[in-house]
Amino acid sequence: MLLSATEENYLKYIFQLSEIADENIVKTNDLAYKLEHSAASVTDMLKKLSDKKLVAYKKYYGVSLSKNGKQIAVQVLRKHRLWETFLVKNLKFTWDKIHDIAEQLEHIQSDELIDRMDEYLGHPKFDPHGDPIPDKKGNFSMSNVICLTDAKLKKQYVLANVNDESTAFLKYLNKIQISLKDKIKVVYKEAFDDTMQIIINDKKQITISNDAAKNMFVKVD
Amino acid sequence: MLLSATEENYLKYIFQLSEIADENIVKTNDLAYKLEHSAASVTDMLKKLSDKKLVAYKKYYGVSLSKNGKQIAVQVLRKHRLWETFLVKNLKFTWDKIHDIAEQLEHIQSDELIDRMDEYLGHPKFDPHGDPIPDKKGNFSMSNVICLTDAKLKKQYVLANVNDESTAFLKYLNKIQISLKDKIKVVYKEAFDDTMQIIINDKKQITISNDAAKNMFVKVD
DNA sequence: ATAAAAATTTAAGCGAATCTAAAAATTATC
DNA sequence: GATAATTTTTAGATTCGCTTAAATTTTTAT
Ligand SMILES: [Mn+2]
Ligand SMILES: [Mn+2]
Ligand SMILES: [Mn+2]
Ligand SMILES: [Mn+2]
Repeated sequence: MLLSATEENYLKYIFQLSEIADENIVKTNDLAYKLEHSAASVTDMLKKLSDKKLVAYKKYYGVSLSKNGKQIAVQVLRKHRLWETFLVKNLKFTWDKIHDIAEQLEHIQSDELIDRMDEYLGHPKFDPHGDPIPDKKGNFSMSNVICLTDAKLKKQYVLANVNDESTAFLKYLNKIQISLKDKIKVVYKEAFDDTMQIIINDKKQITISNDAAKNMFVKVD
Repeated sequence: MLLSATEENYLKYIFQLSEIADENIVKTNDLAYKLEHSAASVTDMLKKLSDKKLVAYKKYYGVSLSKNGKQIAVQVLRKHRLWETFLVKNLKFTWDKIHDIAEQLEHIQSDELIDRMDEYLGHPKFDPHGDPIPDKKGNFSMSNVICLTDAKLKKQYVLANVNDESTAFLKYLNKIQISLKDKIKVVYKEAFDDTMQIIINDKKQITISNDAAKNMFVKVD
């Protein structure tokens, strides 16, 4: 069954929202917000995806992916992340410029293309933002990262993943010179607004907002 | 102005048909045949492209590209042929499997992507089918090839270009072991049905139909 | 020059993917 | 538990890209 780019995107975002939702149930409005569509449009599409057995949808309650729907969603993520890896590793794009292009490339229909790309890249396990790349079968490692907001004081971590791929956020990280795998130690957290003082690579000390920290995920060094 | 994939395809096919047409005027039915759409659909789209000043369209007469329309068409061809080159050179696809994938990839919207791809490939001048690749400005060399059907007897040529990128035709060439740059000499042409006896690389002699020869373009060795 | 054939356009309509506004169901508040 | 607020669905419309059938224009043949 061939799906439109629109349908693939719905499945992808349902998957992503379901991972942070209670019992994997995604609400209409949350999807609408993510997709930047009206709630009415979302309701329409959920009916359609339900007819195709890609989701389980219950009126006024929420939606979750079927086994088949989840598999498709994961394959779209695989394509997205492999393309992002190619753009950075081979075409020398910076990590803040790749997401929007990958949003287009992830819908190219060709199993052989993505298998050869995976091979060409040497079966990478993580994309340039630290997100895990599912393999051909859809398996991927859930990395044990924690949000920087939950990091212990004075403990050495490394930046493992960013949760916001917008050019604006990544350019900010570029500006303050933080990249994936850089060491991070939290030296102080302001009780009033959760602003943090962090030390990067044992050298530079800077202050970052809670909004920034929320999008940064670290693991112990 | 951002165009849909559909609009880009219309411009591309108008360009390709205009190159073999009287005074670059393309007829509605020829476009319909190429696009595998009804003539009525084509008429609709031509009005739309005319409103956008991408074509000059005169009812019952025909259509031709505006300067702007032609520029866009050539850039789509550039993308198509660069992607095909990447698929063969880097991902090791065979030349009979790439056209359909490039039909999708040619509509990815990102100037930076295609510029970097061009650079990555080393600014290739021809694609895997021997078609010229336009540069960033839209310039490309019109290679001086002739159709194999017009080749002189006993004269040495090399295969420079194929005019049919269908898997069926290219698989046939694979089977009879003819590739781009192979030497070809026509030893005999049957008057009845224009069937040809050709010698490949001074070795193998085979018989090919006029239909096959029509899609093969050669230049003097 | 007329009539037949072919090419092209117009008309009407459909499915996909979106929207806004109104209605209905659920959830929160008093 | 009634009422207000919020969420979600339904209803009705629009745009895009396509279709078939009918009408019109152009071309070809007699
Ligand atoms: Mn991304
Ligand atoms: Mn990513
Ligand atoms: Mn091609
Ligand atoms: Mn080609």
